[in-house]
Amino acid sequence: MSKATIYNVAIKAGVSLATVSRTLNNPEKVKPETRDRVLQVIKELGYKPNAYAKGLASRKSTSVAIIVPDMSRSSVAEMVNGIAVEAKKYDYSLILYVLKDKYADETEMMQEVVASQADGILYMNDEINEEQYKTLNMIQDEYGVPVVLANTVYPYDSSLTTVSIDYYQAAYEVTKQLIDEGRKNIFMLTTARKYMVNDLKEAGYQKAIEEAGLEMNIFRTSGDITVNTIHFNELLKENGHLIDGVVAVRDSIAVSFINQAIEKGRKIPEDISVFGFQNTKYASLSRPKLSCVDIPIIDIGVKAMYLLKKEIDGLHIEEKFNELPHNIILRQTTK
Amino acid sequence: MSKATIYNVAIKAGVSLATVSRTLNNPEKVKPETRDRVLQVIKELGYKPNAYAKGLASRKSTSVAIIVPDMSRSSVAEMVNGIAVEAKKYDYSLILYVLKDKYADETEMMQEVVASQADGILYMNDEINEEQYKTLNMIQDEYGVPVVLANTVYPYDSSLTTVSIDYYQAAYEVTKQLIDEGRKNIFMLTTARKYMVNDLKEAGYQKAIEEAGLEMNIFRTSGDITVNTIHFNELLKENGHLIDGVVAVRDSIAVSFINQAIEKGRKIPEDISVFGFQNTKYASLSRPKLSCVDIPIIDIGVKAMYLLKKEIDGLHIEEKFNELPHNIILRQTTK
DNA sequence: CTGTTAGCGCCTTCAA
DNA sequence: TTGAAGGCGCTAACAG
Repeated sequence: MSKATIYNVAIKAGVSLATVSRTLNNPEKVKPETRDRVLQVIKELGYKPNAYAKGLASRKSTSVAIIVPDMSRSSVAEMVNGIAVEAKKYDYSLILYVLKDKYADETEMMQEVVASQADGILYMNDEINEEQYKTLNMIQDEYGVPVVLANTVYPYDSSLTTVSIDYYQAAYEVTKQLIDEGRKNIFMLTTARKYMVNDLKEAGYQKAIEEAGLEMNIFRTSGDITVNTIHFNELLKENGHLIDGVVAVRDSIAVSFINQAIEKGRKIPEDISVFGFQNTKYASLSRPKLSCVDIPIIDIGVKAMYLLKKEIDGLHIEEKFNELPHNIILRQTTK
Repeated sequence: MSKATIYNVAIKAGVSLATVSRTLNNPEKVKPETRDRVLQVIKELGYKPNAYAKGLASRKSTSVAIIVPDMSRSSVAEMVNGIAVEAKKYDYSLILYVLKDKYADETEMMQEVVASQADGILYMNDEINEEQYKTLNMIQDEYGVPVVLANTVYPYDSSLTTVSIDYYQAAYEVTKQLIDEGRKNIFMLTTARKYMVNDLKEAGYQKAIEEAGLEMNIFRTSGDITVNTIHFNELLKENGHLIDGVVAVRDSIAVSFINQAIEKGRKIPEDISVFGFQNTKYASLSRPKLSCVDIPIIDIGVKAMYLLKKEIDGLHIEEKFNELPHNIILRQTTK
């Protein structure tokens, strides 16, 4: 049962290969009877068009490249789930690129993506910088391959379609909430300054803090649990008596902090109120259960793929910058 | 700067396109000087061979299909990370298929995979059944596309190369450990009976229990936290006073159980010892910290991809069934 | 509505 | 060591 080609089908159905091609791609252009006959033969032979020949001839691949930083982050994984669901609707296949310490030169990787003939690119990388943004822009303009940023924002430019939530506003809201609880020493637990999205959260936090005339406290640590555990221990030793509110840029960071705080005898939320970001399983599995910003990450994936498909089809996209609504989930780490 | 073709390179370098093709695929067959010249032009033009044309002409795609059940499970995501790292070494691209409630007919999806011209298939699906296994076998035999099962085992047949750990033995070991602690009423918390891997864990649990002359208690629930929380509540209400040991098939299930047990006033590990499976972030973030079986999931991904590459290259694989070593991690939920 | 005919960009004998 | 030429399987005008 070696693979049947369009040629085999044509012969067996007594038509030319053009007709076979048509019944597959423009069925309305072929007479119903012949169409049915061809379809019948296709079924008998188990014929599936060779994706490569098709892509070469049509200069379209019905595949999109999806570029992510690291699968193990649950926000990334969930988003990919959403993308996959939507891509399936259009019969698009997904070519996956995982950035994680593998591509010294990201520009080169982009070239690879272009060579892969993907019809479009879904880019998710919260470490995006100017060079990468420019490269993406270049690919879109020069090569005509549409790019959509998913859960990734680059605040200094807005020529690329992006789907995200309003992280600035979300951070502002939760910080405000802590202030309204009467918290005076609110810390933001964040990562090294290279994650754009986290910069946005910091800005939102800052706005709320300044409005209330409080003092800003930005504490940078790692996403790695063993590392941030040590950092939090030190932080709590030095400032343990001061901190009464925390906004963490990720759920897992929030939970890790809570664990250390409790170990140091602090009561959550009596002594310290804590907010996380994302609403992952960590949030519901932690004790006390974590209050957090709920990010519709699957929807972000779905919408990003949806918009990419529109761009691939040459349709006009009304809004370059798409913000999905977020939710504040109050559980047990806040009052 | 539209895409450069091999033809452009040939002209600019003053050679034929055959020579360009050779310097890329069989560099040793071209004189160093011309090779360098060609390479130089390639660089200048930013030329990347069109993957589709290449695939069509060579009947190889340098891409592998990777089939997974659901990205949001952290074991799956981690494994994909491992696969990506290894695939990068061979310059293979990854075509991702997510099964999650999307393919009514999996056989049809396999056809899609074949049509995609993937050189090989990495299959991960712990719900694998006879039909799926047969389809995979057929694809490997009829179409000559190698298949490797990653972290999924099908105990009733062994014609497909598989990479996993010895789940049976691991479950046996942790159950034994609980028995050695003096536990008498050890429950296994597992899922609906469709996950092969979990069947293996049950068997290992059973062996240890029977050896010790104890009573088996298999409790089936869902992986969904809100669902299993309810189940665990009922379980603890009915048997709360009996249970003194637990082996859960996933970390998240273990943590969810622990949370409910503590809420019911049970002390962990004094009253109940608990083991999880996988060693995910959930295990280190939970309080008390979860003891569990550490599964080298990234290595499984790496090795699966490694073996697949060997098969693609037509190399002989000594061992069809590859078991990587696991570890028992003792933390705070066991004595 | 259907068939003929060029390619799509690259690899790979076969000669030179 | 190199070039010429014929496909790989399919799409897309262009005729008919």
